[in-house]
Amino acid sequence: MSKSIPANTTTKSAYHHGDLRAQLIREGIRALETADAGDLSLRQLAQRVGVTGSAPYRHFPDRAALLEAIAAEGYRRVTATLTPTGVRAGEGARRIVHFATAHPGWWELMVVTGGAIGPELEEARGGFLAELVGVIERSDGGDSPEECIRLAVAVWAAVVGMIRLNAVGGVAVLDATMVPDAAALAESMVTGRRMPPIGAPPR
Amino acid sequence: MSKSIPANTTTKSAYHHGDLRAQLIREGIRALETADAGDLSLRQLAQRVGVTGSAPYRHFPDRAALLEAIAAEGYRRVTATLTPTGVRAGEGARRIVHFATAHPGWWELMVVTGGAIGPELEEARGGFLAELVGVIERSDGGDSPEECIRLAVAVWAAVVGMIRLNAVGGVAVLDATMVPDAAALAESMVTGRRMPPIGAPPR
DNA sequence: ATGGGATGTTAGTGGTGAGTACATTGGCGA
DNA sequence: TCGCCAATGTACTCACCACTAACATCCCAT
Repeated sequence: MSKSIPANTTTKSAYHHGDLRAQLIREGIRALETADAGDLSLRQLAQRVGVTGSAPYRHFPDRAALLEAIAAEGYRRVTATLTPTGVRAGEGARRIVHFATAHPGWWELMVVTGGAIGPELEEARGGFLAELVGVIERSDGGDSPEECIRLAVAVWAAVVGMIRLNAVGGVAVLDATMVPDAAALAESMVTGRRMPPIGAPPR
Repeated sequence: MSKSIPANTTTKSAYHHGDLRAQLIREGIRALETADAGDLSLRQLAQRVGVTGSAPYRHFPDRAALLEAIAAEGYRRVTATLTPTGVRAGEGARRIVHFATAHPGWWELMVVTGGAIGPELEEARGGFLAELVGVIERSDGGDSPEECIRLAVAVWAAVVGMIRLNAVGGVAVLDATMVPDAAALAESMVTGRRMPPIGAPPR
């Protein structure tokens, strides 16, 4: 919702004077379900949407801009899952993990090392971190603001790492139970308790 | 040193009947200092080494194989930094972080999501994890073997995430002091204490 | 010394993609 | 109704790159 994607996604008139921009983003997200961000090309997406390879340049200065828009949209969506006030550290981490595992390619794109980033992505990312800080603050009253920020970044990092390791093939030890553990890890970081043993509390 | 790279790196006779394979790996590592793994091409590397673009195929079946070899070498090197018996959790994490920040591209390549991986990389990666588990075991006697493995993976993940977030641009909060914190975080995970406050113990 | 296998080179194929200049279309305001 | 202008299409240009095939060279073992 909000204004992230200009509403008319599927229906609407058509392509000629339509919402190519939004369509491209949508198609990009879809492509990321099966492909890797590095393999995404404007031409391909354009073709998938039913448009020639040069059309996207009316909406994005270059390939990087499209990728940024997609990443920003991702941050907005994850952030939205954190806004309910009942969400605290463990649950927050769980939701992020859920998003990341549901959309691996998309998530990867969001945390890819990139040099300079545009204002849209910067804002979306900042909003995400801010929301996460809020979650931490709600979780444990006794922390100073700086401490909360620090914890938020640590939780974020832990999630990023878990997801990443899980995606990396060949780590036999890292089975399906490891990823939910990210939530437990996050919780323990905030509450100061040690990571709970393997048969972690169901929720 | 070990036998990871066959010794004769720079000196030795020359290229014709030399150690092209090792040279390519070395040059690849060097290229990763400034470039991204995705941008690495066999042609480029070959040219840098002073050889035509088709020569590498005598040593690597394809591009992926070269990347794997480079990644494996990376794991061997990091592993080597963990072997001294005095190294415990905090220091171990610190050394990994040190390697990762000193060679960002290389490190990225090592933790890139890749489908099937070859035996060399699998072994190197396995060796790394095993060594890390050893470090954990040395750090806190009271843990069961499974618990140690779990902790090792968690530490590994935390480091991966910290490095990654640090590399991602635009996270204003994440300044230089954040990365060393990975070590503190690792330590706290193992010892069960909470992350130390911001002005962390210098070392 | 010599023949063969490993190592490199020359040439070439086929494919992909980013980005651009210019023509074209069609909706919408005057 | 007409003409403007934004949104697409057409048609290129350039630059890369992975990989292959066939030929050349060098070194080592017999």
